[in-house]
Amino acid sequence: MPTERATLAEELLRGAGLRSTAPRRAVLEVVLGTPHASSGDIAGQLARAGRATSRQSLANVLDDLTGAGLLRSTQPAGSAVRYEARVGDEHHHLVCRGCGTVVDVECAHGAPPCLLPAGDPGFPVVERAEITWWGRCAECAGSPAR
Amino acid sequence: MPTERATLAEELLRGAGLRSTAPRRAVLEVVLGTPHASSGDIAGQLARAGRATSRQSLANVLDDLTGAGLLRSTQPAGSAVRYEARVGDEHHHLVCRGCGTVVDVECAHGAPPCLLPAGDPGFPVVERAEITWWGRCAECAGSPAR
DNA sequence: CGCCGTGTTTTGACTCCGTCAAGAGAAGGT
DNA sequence: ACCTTCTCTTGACGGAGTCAAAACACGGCG
Repeated sequence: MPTERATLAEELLRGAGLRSTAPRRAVLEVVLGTPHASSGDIAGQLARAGRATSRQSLANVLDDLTGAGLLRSTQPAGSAVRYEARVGDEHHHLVCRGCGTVVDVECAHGAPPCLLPAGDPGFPVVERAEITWWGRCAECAGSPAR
Repeated sequence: MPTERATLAEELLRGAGLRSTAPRRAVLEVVLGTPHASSGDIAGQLARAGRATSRQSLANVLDDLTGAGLLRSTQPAGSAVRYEARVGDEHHHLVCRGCGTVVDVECAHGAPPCLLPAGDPGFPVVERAEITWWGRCAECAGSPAR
């Protein structure tokens, strides 16, 4: 299965017009396998797999992949930026206040901005709505607040 | 007007059961006058007014005021935490991608979570929905992206 | 086949924001 | 007036992101 993901990563990169380099493939494979990973999570996985990269490279790669539309980023309040490879739709996120786990939530509308502000927004351009729900996952439903 | 805001701050603090101290009044006055200010913004204003406080004190005060329900915090992706004194409703925010300006958007529903995830959320508890719209303010409607 | 230019990665230093820990100081009750 | 408790300050630290510049690798061209 690493092979499957490896060739998938390769194809995705070429399809986006990016050079298929080792760090890019490695990062993309990690995000494909671990949605909502932070840059720290990714660095950890890469290091454990013997494919460590510098912080700066990781940042470059994540920027490149995001810019090319292969990744999407999201940043729940209080958290580092998280990356996911699910880019084909306008889904949203539900975050656990206890452990920080993020799960995807289908968007009821589909097309951005997917929801319009009530009343006059005050800005001439409104491109996108981002909805974050906060709650508690099954494991954290017992008390301790964050 | 500083006087008005000063006595208002005093009343708010006492009403919330907090001691009315100089740093708390000062911070509250700044946030009353500058909604969506970051801790850095607040520190700057305090310093310019000759009422500088340490970073730690500022953090303490902001935590206390937020915990007492006098302030609400929000953190648009890529920004520092921002504070506002509008705590009576469940409004949302519209953020300019160019300059970071934040404006309030009325909530069409009113009561939290104000919007429910479509389909099975996956968590047993969903307390709150937070909606952030991204766009461009009048001044930034000309090109440069962020 | 080998050179060269562009795109990619690495290194190292730095900033910003937030937090931990512990001591100094002020407020209010008895 | 004293003492307990809350509040504020100081100083050190860590995580996450960024800037700048040097090293490297790929791929086209001569």
